Amino acid sequence: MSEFLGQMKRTNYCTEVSEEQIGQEIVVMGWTAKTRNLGSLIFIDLRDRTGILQIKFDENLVDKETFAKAESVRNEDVLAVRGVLRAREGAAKNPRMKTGMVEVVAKELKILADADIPPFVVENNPNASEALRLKYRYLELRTPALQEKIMLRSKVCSIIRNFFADNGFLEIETPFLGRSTPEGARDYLVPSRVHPGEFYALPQSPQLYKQLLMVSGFDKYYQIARCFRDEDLRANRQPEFTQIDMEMSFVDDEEDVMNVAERLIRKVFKETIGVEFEQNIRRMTYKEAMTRFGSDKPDTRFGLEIQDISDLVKDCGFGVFTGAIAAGGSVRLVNAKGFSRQPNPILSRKEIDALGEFVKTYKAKGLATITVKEEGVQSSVAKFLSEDTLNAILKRANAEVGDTLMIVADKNETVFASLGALRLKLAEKAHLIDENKYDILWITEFPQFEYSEEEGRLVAVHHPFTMPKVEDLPLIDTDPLAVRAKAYDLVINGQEAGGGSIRIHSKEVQNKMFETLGFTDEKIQKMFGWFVTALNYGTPPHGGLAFGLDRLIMLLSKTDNIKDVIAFPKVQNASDLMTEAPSEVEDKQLRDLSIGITAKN
RNA sequence: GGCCUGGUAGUUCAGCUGGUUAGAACGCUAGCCUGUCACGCUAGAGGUCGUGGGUUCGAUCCCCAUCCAGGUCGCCA
Repeated sequence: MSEFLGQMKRTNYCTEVSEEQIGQEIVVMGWTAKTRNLGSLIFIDLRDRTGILQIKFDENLVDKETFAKAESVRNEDVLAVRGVLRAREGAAKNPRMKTGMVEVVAKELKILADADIPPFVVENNPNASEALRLKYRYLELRTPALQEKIMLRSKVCSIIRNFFADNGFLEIETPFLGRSTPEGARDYLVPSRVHPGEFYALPQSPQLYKQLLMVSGFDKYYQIARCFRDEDLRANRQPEFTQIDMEMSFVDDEEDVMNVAERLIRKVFKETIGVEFEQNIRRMTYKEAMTRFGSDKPDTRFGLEIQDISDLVKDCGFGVFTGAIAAGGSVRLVNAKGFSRQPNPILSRKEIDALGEFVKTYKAKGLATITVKEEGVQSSVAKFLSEDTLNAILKRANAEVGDTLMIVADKNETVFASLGALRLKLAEKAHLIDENKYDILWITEFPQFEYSEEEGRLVAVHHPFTMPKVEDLPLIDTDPLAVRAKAYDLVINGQEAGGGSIRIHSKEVQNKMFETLGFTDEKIQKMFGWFVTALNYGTPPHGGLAFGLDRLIMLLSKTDNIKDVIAFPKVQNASDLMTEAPSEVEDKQLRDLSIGITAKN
């Protein structure tokens, strides 16, 4: 039965007890983490969000009724305890606990709420599947490991707000209920009751609104903004997520925005986990990142760089290689240095063969390997190559005994995707990544356009309002794929932590962009006429950036799972296992919205 | 939408290419215990083997379908 607090007031958090309080009476409240009943002596570990404090009930020091009540306490019961803080003596000390030198000798106990037996024991790394933990998320959130991450997130938000306020940025909210934009990710739609058959869309990002705020003259804006994308989930992707969104006016040099972003990130890392980044975070062009690491978000904490051998094999006579090159692609390799060193190779033959299947998931047709052994090379492709060619490849790759060269020949996109993924896989297998290291860099000079096979036209890599490099403007007509954008991504440990761009403020350039993307005036009007109209009324040069808050917290707390940093996350099929959302709704609600359900898949 | 992995006590798992009573640990219940902190000791309860169908004398085990969960490719301007 639940008891009421009455006159009891909490005096201390469980772990926030000081030496000076020893001998004094205190009142603590929290959840029962563990009970240990020794007969006429009962220990209860009491937990709140600061940690655990041991409570002692001694049969000789407390009245019978209270002792009996203490005997009835079960895990996760909510308790209020009044007692005297005592120093522990001798062997009773527990140096493994933050509060292991003290304990509370209880005088009074109230069981504020008794708890049902939890479906899993509430402790760090609960022995339960993720599905079960998410169904009872409120219990998992009681674990110190998760509480730490959620509290870290709160701290980061507070640092961000202070930083922006100190730097003259205004926090301005933008709508959740907006207009659907058919480009980009799928929208979450919200039906309108007042306008039957019409829908709002939840924002994929506040992008257009924040640009309008620049048109309005707010000059420096930020927002910690929730964004929604109706796409499939990943270990680091949720359907709703949070961006640290900022935009500033009267800048047209990328460095001006990057500088602000850098100062913010430096402050966040320093004030939360004490990590200080070098004064000048290095820049790497998109082209260099792709060529060396096969990714626009390279993990540069380890080597295994990609090398181009197209020039060495272009006339080698081996059709797989020459064909790929003739079709405009390339032949590149990663030297898995020492992976086949005998007698204890990092990867067995079988494991190396399995990597062939691995690269196929990235559309590569296969993986050619050359292993250098004492007695010579072992290779599936050596017989197609002349000795000179083979030697040239080994030399290019700086191959030594014990190395395995892993080669992909295909169109560049596929070569980079597969080898980029392969080097991450190899690093993981060989434990090449120092988990305590933070590696941060900017990727710059992204291409403005890319060719979409699906649409059969050029599309914007970033979005159609991204400003191209001024010196590349003449290329728009002659070689659009060579046009570089004033766009930049901040990459930390191979994760895209944030990205942004300078936006187009010139009508002429904007029209040129639309023209190049093949947008007719009609289409422009229909898709974002309201936005283009606004740009015509006096738009200052502006640019901005958005960080992924969830991914930042993941980096700070060293987790690979985005669910660890969100209080109530969703699972792979975008449902919430706790509330069982989404759910069917009552017919009346559907009628109000003029919605009829025609079919279910 | 494709591919891969998993689903057996409250929980995490084991279960021999098919056989008589489906096990372990933790948790839970009861009893004993004054220095535990993964307390200890004794006893006990607890199972539609995800669901539906098939093969078989017989299915937790093999096959098919389906549902659920995880990872991943596509997708994420």
